Amino acid sequence: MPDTQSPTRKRIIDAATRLFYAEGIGRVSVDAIAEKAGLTKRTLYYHFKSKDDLIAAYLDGRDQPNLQQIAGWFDAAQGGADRKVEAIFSNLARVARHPKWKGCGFLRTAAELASMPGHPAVKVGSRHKSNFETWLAGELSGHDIKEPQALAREIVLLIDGCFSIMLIHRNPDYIEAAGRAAATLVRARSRNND
Amino acid sequence: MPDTQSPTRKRIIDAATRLFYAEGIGRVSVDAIAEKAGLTKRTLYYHFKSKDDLIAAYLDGRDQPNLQQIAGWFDAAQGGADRKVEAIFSNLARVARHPKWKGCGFLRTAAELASMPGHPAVKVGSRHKSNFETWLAGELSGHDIKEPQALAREIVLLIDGCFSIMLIHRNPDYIEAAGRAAATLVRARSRNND
DNA sequence: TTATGTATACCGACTAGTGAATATACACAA
DNA sequence: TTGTGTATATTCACTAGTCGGTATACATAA
Repeated sequence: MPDTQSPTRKRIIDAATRLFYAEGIGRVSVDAIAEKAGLTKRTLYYHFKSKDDLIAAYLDGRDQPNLQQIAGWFDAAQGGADRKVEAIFSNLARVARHPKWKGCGFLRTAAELASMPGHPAVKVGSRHKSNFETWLAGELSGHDIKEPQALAREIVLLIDGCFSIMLIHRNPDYIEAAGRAAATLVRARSRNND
Repeated sequence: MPDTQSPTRKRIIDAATRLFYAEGIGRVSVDAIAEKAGLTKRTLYYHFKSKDDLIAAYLDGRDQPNLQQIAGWFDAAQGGADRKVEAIFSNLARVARHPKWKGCGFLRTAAELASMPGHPAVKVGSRHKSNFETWLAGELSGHDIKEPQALAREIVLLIDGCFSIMLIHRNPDYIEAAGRAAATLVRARSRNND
């Protein structure tokens, strides 16, 4: 049984992460990942039992980094909950301008695997999105919001709407619009707005 | 030059539509489409110069049907703008329960083609989404809304957020939540709510 | 000896796209 | 009416390459 902490395994996931995110899981071959990682395909298959497993490992490795990036933006923003939520969107608009930005890897993978709803990678994505929603609800509950869980879900919908529509229009104006909508929803549920 | 109105061409697009939507563009081979259409691959390549062209034709054929389905839901709903908008979401939740439902073909195609932003199919998708946003803004402007275009964009973001997140969680509750959020945004911009 | 890790070489199935031939239909001239 | 030319539409057989995955062998270390 291969060592799940091995540096070789990590090298493979790093290579897979860069290629899968840049090109999409269907357009990247196992050969290409092995070459990028500087080893042979047979070695890759020693550490992962299938490409599907590797896809799930790729997303699993993005769970915490992605979550903590957004948490960092939220924490750093000044002001009330509406301003902190809006900061998520303005930072998103900033990074989305980078030419290498290709949307949300979790959503893109789920879109590619739409015909395989039980795929392990989709489950990893589902867990990640739930983690994020739960984290956001927790943050909002400290800001005098009436129904923090319902609000968190609405904001998540706007964030994922941004990710998707940006891949079609490539126009960051949509992210700004989503940020304003999110702020409106926050204020609609703020206690001091009664 | 092939006839762009030919019934054979239509048969090919019909077959492509069913397969591409069910499996995703990357998982469907040109051979499979030809077989489904009941002709040979060489004939398919007489009518379309490449698979990429066929993908664009598939989405182009979905523009009006998709738009008119949602317009039908909107028109049939009773009540003010908030109720009509909410009707879009409740109908969406209904059809999303069907086992063959696989999200929005435009968004899924854009996700698969994220590494090729100038792909003709992405342009067709962009035009479709703009058409929808424009139609919705027009409808809203007849309902005493302050900034119908800005509101239409916010609702579009919620709709596309539903499409995406549904592929991850497969839980229609998210669509209901989006509907309530949309209704909140509508009321926030209604003149009679000042 | 046994477990872990890596390499070369290969498999059968599938991929998008093409070359060459042919079937069909209609126009026009003898 | 018959023969010929031409554009459209279709088929069979094929190319050159890629796909995920594996059989076999070898090295190193406990």
